[in-house]
Parts: sequence; C-alpha cells; structure tokens
Amino acid sequence: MAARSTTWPVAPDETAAVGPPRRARRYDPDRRERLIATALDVIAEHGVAGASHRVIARAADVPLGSTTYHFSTLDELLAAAFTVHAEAVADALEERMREVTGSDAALEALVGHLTQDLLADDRALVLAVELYLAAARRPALRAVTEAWMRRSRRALELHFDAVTARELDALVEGLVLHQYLSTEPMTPQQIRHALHRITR
Amino acid sequence: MAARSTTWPVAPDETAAVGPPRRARRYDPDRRERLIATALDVIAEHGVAGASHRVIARAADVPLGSTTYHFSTLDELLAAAFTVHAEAVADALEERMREVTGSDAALEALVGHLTQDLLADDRALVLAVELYLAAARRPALRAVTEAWMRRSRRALELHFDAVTARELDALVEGLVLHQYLSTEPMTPQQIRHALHRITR
Amino acid sequence: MAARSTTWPVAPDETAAVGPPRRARRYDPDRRERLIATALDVIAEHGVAGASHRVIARAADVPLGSTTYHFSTLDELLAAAFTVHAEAVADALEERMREVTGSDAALEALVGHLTQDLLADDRALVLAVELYLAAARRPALRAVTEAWMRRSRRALELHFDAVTARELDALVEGLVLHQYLSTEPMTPQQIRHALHRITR
Amino acid sequence: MAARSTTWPVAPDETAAVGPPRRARRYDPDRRERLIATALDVIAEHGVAGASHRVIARAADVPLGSTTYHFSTLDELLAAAFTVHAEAVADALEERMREVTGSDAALEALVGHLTQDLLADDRALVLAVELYLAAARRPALRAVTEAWMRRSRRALELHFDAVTARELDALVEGLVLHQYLSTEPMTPQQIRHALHRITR
DNA sequence: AATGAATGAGTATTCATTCAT
DNA sequence: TATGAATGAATACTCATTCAT
Repeated sequence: MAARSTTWPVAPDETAAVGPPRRARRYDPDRRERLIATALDVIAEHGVAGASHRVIARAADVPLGSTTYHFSTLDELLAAAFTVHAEAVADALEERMREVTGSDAALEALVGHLTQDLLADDRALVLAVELYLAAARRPALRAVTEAWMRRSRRALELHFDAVTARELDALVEGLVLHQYLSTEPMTPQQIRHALHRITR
Repeated sequence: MAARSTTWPVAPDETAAVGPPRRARRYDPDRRERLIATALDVIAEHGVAGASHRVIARAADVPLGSTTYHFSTLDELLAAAFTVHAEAVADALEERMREVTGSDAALEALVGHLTQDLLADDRALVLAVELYLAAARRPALRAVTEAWMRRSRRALELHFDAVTARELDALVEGLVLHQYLSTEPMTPQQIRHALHRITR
Repeated sequence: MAARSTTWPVAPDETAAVGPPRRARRYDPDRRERLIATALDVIAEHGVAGASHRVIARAADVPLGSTTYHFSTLDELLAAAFTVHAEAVADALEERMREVTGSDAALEALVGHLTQDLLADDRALVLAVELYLAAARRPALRAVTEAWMRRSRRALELHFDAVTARELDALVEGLVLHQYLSTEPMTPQQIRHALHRITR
Repeated sequence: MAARSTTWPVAPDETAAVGPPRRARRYDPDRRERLIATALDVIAEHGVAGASHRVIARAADVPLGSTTYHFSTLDELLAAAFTVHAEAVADALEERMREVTGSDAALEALVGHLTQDLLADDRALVLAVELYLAAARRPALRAVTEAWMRRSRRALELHFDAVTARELDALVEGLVLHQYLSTEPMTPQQIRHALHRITR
C-alpha cells in the first residue's frame, strides 16, 4: 500500500565516501516524497508522539534542515504523510466496492478490506489508529480524517443505504481500535459475523 | 463520575500571604488524590502529550518536586489517573447492567451508558480516546485498558451471550471514536438503532 | 521621502496563473530597487533583527535566491537600504537649510525638519533609531551614519557656528530618541523651545 | 557601578576536576544574580542581539538549562539585567543631585554624571544605548526605560523646573547616543557648554 | 541571469528526572 | 517529609549562505 522503502539515490558519479561522517550531497530529487514515506515509517514505529523532525531526518538520512525546508511545519509533514496513507486505504476500499455487485458480495468485500487492508499488518493498523487519535488535537489532520470518512461512506453507499453505511463505518472504526487494543484479536469469521448483523 | 473539582484546601490558621510569591505550604493531606484529579483535568484539556510534570504541578498549585515525590515517574501518575477514570466508567456500566432485567432493558441501559456516561460531556469522551491512544505505546497503561475492557465485557455478559457482548463492546468503542472524530455526531436514536441491530 | 509603495510590476503579456503556486517570473527590471524599498518596509515593521533574507524575499514576492543574487550579503542589503533612507533625510534637511536665510528662519526650518521629516510618521522615526542601533555593531553601517551626521552638520553650519551646529545635532538625535521611547511625546512647541535655547 | 566580576564560587570540599569536560556541580547559591551580571557583560560585549541563552550560559559557566530555569523567558532575563543597570545609574544621578545645592552646582553634578557615570567607560555607554534601542521592540523593557526616565526627571526637578528638566533629559540622551555613534566624541567642556545653554 | 534546493549552525523553550538541602 | 535547584537531552523552527541546475 504505502511506500515503505527508504533506499537512497546515489548521485551518478559519486565516488567512495572519504573523511569524516557524511559529505557533500546535493542532488536528490524526490527528497520530498522520501520524507513523506519515511515519516510514515517513523509514525508506524514510534507513533506520532515520536515523530519529530530529528527522528524523521535521521531515518531518511537527510540533514535536519531539509525537513523544515520541504515542510515548513511538522504538522504539515504529518498531514502530507497521513494523506498519502489515507488515500491509499480509501482507494483500496473504493476499488473493492466497485468490483462487486450485490450486498452479500459487498459485505464480503468489506471483510476483505478490514482483514487484508486495515488489519493485515501492524503497519496499516497502527497508522490508522495513530491518525484517528492525532486528528483529535491537530486541526491539520482533521481534514484528512474527514476526507477519509467521507470517501469510505460514499464507497459503502454504492451498496448500502446511508444509515447502514454510517453504522458500518463506525463499526469498522471500532473493530480497528478493538483489534489494536485487544490481547486476543477477532478472527475474520468473527468480524464477518459482526458486520453481517449490522446489515441484517 | 470522575472528580473534576480542583479547589484548594486551606490550612486552618493560614494568615494572609506576605513576601515573595508562594510560601510555606504544608497542610495538604490527599495531595496525592488532588494530583490525580488534576492530571485528569490536564489530560482532558491538553491531551496526554500536554500532560507534563510541570503543567500538572502548575494546575494543581503544587511545587514541581511534589509531583515526582508522590509519583516517581510520569507514567506512574498517568496510570493512576487513568485507572481512577476507567474504574469510574466501568462502575457506572456495571451498575446500569445490574439494575435491569431482560435484554431489551439492558440494551436501553447500554444506550444510556453511551449517551450519558461516555459521550455526555467532552471530558469523558476525550479521556477515553486519550487512554486508547496512550495505552498503545505505554505498557503501564495497557493493563488499564485491558481491565476496563474485561469488566465491560463481563457486565454485558450479564444479559448477552459472549459473542454479542464482544461485538457490542467493539461497536461501543467505534461509536465513541466516531463521535470524537465526526463533524456531525450521531443522535441517541441513531446509536440505539445501531446497537439494536447487533443484538438482533 | 523614502519610497514606501511596493506594488508589483506585471509583465505585459502575463496570462492568468495556472498550476502550482507561483510561476515563471522574469520580467522584473529594478528588482534590486524593489528589494531595497521592501527591506526598508520590513525594517520599519519588524526591526533590523526581524529583517532576514527570507522575510524580505517574502515581502517582496521574490524567490529567496534572488535576495542573495542581488546582494551577496545581508549586511550589504541593509547598508544599501539605510543609505537610501539616510540620503533622503539628509537631502530634506539640506534643502530646508538652503531655502532660508537668517538663523531665526533656519531654526524654524529645523523645527520643520524634526516634526515633519523625522518625527512625522512612525516609519521615519523607527528607521532612524534602527539605523542608530544597527550601526553600533555593523561596520558597514557606520559609514552610513557618519556620512549622515556629516551632512547634517554641514547643512546646519550654513546658519550656525560649528559648536552650535554640533550641539543642535546632538539635541536633534536626543529628541528623536526621546520621542521614540517616551509615552508622552513632546509637542512641536516644546521642541521649538528646546532648540531655541541651544541657539541662545 | 554594575557588578562585572564573574568569578565562580567553588563548593567547599570539591576535589580537583577529573575525567571528561565538566562535572557534578550543584551547590551554587546566587546563581541567579550571577546570571544577571553575566547577561550585562554579554550585552555590553555582543549587544542584545548577541545575548542568547547559550551565550550567556557559556559565559556564566552554567548549563544551558539553568538559564531557563531561573528566567522562564529570555526577555525576563534581559529585563532583570537592564533593571539592575538602570537602577544603578539612576541611583548615581539621584545621589549626585541630592548632594548639591543651587542650579550651578546641579549642572556641574549633571556634567559629572554624564562624563563619569554614563560616558566614562564603554560599558555603561553601550548598555545605555542597547537598552534605549531594545526597549523599542520589547514591551518588557519599556517599563525599565520608563522607570529610568521618570527617576531621572524627578532627580533633575530637585533643581530645575519641569520644562528644563525634560529638555535636559532629552539632551542627555542625545549626547549619549551622539557619543556612541560619533568618531570624534565631545569633551567634558563641550558637554558642559551644551547643558549650560539649556539652563540659560 | 536566476532560482529552487540544500545544509549546518543557531534560536528559545520544554522536559523528565535527580538530588542537596 | 518536601521542595527548590539543577541539568542534559530534546523540541520545533529560523537563518545566512552556498550551489547545481
């Protein structure tokens, strides 16, 4: 889903490193993109609370000043990163919903989304929860969660009425959080069962 | 539910303040409790991220050293505070469940818990979500959320089978989070409707 | 006196803005002059301490690199700006002194200079004081204040002996500073009275 | 006048320094006062613009955190420092004025104040001008300059009428600034001459 | 000729925690 | 038993200047 690799593009004719620590770098297009990807990595590993300029810069192997050059504010960087993530997840749900017909198939697609897109690896799960919670205090992130919620709702409304769509959305959020906090996570069957009950 | 007032007990024979700013304090039993209550106030207002020794000490009108005297670690203070809060909420649910008979009444009692205990004021809502988040990264708080979840589940199982209880629990968490993030919160009717679907 | 407007010359055939934020600029003769004028605006508003490349570039709606392209050093830009300002003020005094005959008229002209050129608006007053300060630590600016003082002295010597000219000059500086710091500024009458005493 | 010495009190039984850089310190009463004195030293040498937490801490041989412990804000530290200085100077003037009788003697006392207290060494001169100018942008310092001006005025009014006192005050400020900026400073005789003219 | 990107040093301030008194 | 002081690491952010394109 979201990019994770953080390999470093080497300038064409760069010779072997010499002398103290790091050295003349300079040519690095897509550094902005790499910073965003790295920020997501850092958030996944240390949480939003641990995602500081310094930590991200170190993880991206980039000088500290570079982070504030590309994103004038830490919130701006976080918002950019979460936007990338949220859009990838929303894309995935939209595609799943567009691919199926009938509410039974739609429900199964939603189960797939939950178990494979949202809860599959720790990364997506953690990022979702971190976003939920960071949005609480940072206006810049509210826009991201709202857009995500809106897209999710629209996608579900391709197959369900508005009331059901909203309830499904809330339950999905609850299941994500539950999974995150619980010591004994729910199985796909249990998830399917719960979603099924909402839709009748 | 959770204590909110943070008024200051004045020593019986305290004379008018003289000389430099603050002065001899001393007569202050339950300072520990006041610190816990104040910590919850601070978390509710500024989030866990904004709850530092200094901020709490200032809010409690207590010297900085006092916070580390009573709680050797910030995590310890936070855990104490969240425990107080979670137990108050769990108490409330348990009592509601014990007061009723029949699953219809139980469901209505759960609606009451959600709308009056959890979503009533911003404070309880914010504290719940902050706890969810903080628990993610701080082992000391995991125990608190787990105990809370366990007690909730048990209380629901007085009236519902285990599977339903768990689903209700997840939905409740989802609804709390949804309420927190959403621009257009759900009405009690909508909440009742969603819970109803889970139980049939 | 000193230029204040900082409107932006539009290239003849510039089409509506499209795509990402700012775009192709190019047709911009006298960008150097615009930078100087903008620097004075910025100093007047934020002080020398707040006059950085970035702030000036933003205020002039010019790319950051442009400031260092036209002025290889910040001090160079500041010196250019203050020179423009100081020369405008010195010109004004010189003209006033050349226009009159007799020391009574000269004194009245000096009152006019103080109240209308130096203390009239905040801008001139602030720029004078900022220059005084900045000159203290930046050799590049000492030359500017010295030239200004020399010209002032010469202008006054058209009507007063050297000793009196110097004392008037010191008093003028004192009055400017006083006006700047004081909560209850002196009226033109008070200023006239003080100057009068120096000249007999 | 203002303290300048910045020697370091050694804890009674401190043994010779061992190992890497600095080490366990701890007992240091009047560190607050030392910081104020050091701040004045730093301002005198590098100007307000060069007086940062770091520079002051280094000059006082104190850890960085110590400066912000004692003064929660840099402005607070600067205000404390300038207050010490301004009060010392105001004390000096007051004393000179109280010691004399008759306006002739008073004027001579004012000449003494200017030449010996204010313009004697670079330090007092520089501090006065830095204060004048820093006060412009920092509200916290305005109070200091205003109090100083008020005290000066009152002291002069022991011997001169209010109008004359104000004019003398402005001229004194002008002479200080003039001395500061000028390449060829005025002699005591010239200063006496100028002041004399104001008082008749 | 002009500029977007880069970077290393520096800014004020907050912090959890330790410890001497 | 309490607490004011101390401290080293960390925070977000700004900056002058350089340089590749």
